[in-house]
Amino acid sequence: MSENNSISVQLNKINDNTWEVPQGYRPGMRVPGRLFLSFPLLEMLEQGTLDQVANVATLPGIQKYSMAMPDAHLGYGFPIGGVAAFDREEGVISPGGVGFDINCGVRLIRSNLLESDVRPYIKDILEKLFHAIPSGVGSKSRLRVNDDQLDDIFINGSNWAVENGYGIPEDIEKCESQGMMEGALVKQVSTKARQRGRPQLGTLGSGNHFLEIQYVAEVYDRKAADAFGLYEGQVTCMIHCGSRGAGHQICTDHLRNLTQAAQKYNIYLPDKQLACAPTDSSEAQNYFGAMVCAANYAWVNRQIIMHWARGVFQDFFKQDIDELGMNLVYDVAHNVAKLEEHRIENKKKEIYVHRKGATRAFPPMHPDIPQAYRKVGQPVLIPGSMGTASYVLHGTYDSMDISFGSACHGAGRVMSRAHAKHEFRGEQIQRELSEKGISVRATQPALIAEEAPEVYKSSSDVVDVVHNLGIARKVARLMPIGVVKG
DNA sequence: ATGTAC
Repeated sequence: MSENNSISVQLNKINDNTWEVPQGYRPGMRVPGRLFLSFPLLEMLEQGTLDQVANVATLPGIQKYSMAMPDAHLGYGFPIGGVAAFDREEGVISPGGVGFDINCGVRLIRSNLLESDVRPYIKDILEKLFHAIPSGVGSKSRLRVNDDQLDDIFINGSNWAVENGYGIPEDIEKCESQGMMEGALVKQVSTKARQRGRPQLGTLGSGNHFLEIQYVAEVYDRKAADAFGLYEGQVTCMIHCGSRGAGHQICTDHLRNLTQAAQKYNIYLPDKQLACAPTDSSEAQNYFGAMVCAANYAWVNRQIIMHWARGVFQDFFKQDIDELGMNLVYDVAHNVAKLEEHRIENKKKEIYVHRKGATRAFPPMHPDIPQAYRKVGQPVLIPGSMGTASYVLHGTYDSMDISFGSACHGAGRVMSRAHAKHEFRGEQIQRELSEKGISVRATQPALIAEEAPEVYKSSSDVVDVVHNLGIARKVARLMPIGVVKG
């Protein structure tokens, strides 16, 4: 018997895609855990990820169950691919439940171009995008903002971007939270976080972040695709990045405070990385206010990148923005905590939903989704790994009952970066992708090796789990033509 | 993910 078979015997099977971590799995669990996985994906789950789901279940005020999505893997304290909701009065807020890259997220832009318009020129277009949008570790922007502008960005998010010429008012409507969360506390952002953030607006970063030119390969749900403005053969552009050094520094700074706070408020932590504080404490609220600053910064970052990408297409095709039809379909956050109203045991309740590597998937008619999408539900954007399909889904009523209105966020890594670098050569991977009709422009070959398709789970397997569970339903599959990587 | 270690 393989080591991984031991995973399933520790769990109760609820249905083909739901496994319960019993409350007795580990002392101090206040609720059970729930893993949303098919059996083959469950067999790939690390024991450590299961333990993290159980650890999160010990935190005060946790609601219903500690959850892991099908792409879950080991994270800082909380698993990546984790969802945990805490009572507004009796719960906690934890930076580990959000992650270091605050408001890492994805945006999808549609166009009036067809695959055949773009494919012949993809290398040239990628080169221009690569030069227009700085990428890589520590990359610096050509845009510089002063401290007052940075405050404006922290407080007003996407509104700042549009008011300053980076996009159009419609872009704001098509962002989760309209690209701006309320409650920014700029005084809770350290000088160091400001210094790191000031030169990085409009930069892609590194790792699994990317800008990808894709085409719609298949539509599964015509009605929803129509609402989102998507059709087969159409070219789309997907941007995946976050809050760069600013968010990272904000997380680091406040983790220190919350580690002390957990002791001060006598919160039992099975793992120090679960540092947290009661929701109404100054420590928790200060973190939350700083987290909002980083979230708003990330929306501005993606907005500026989109603006520059639009510029490249305008220059290249000699068309204006209306002719090109490069409209924002949607922008989702997948690393953030939000105060939301949910129905629990038939009562409306305010809870802090922590989604870390998980996407909000709100249902039709929800007031927090754009008017244009009210009949079909929120667009849920699931990027694949480099060279594999990405998916567009829509949110459902069931997601509100099953997962606090949440779904998965991506493919999920199965091999460490170090191992991948040892196993693969960047040039070789690049050649293989090229043979499949996918061009890659990256800062260095080693990065391509670290992000090889083989080091991730299959995005289609992961998406099938959320689709079959009904927490989000498939609308369209997008295939890459060209990728810009940091 | 990340000025890839304080």
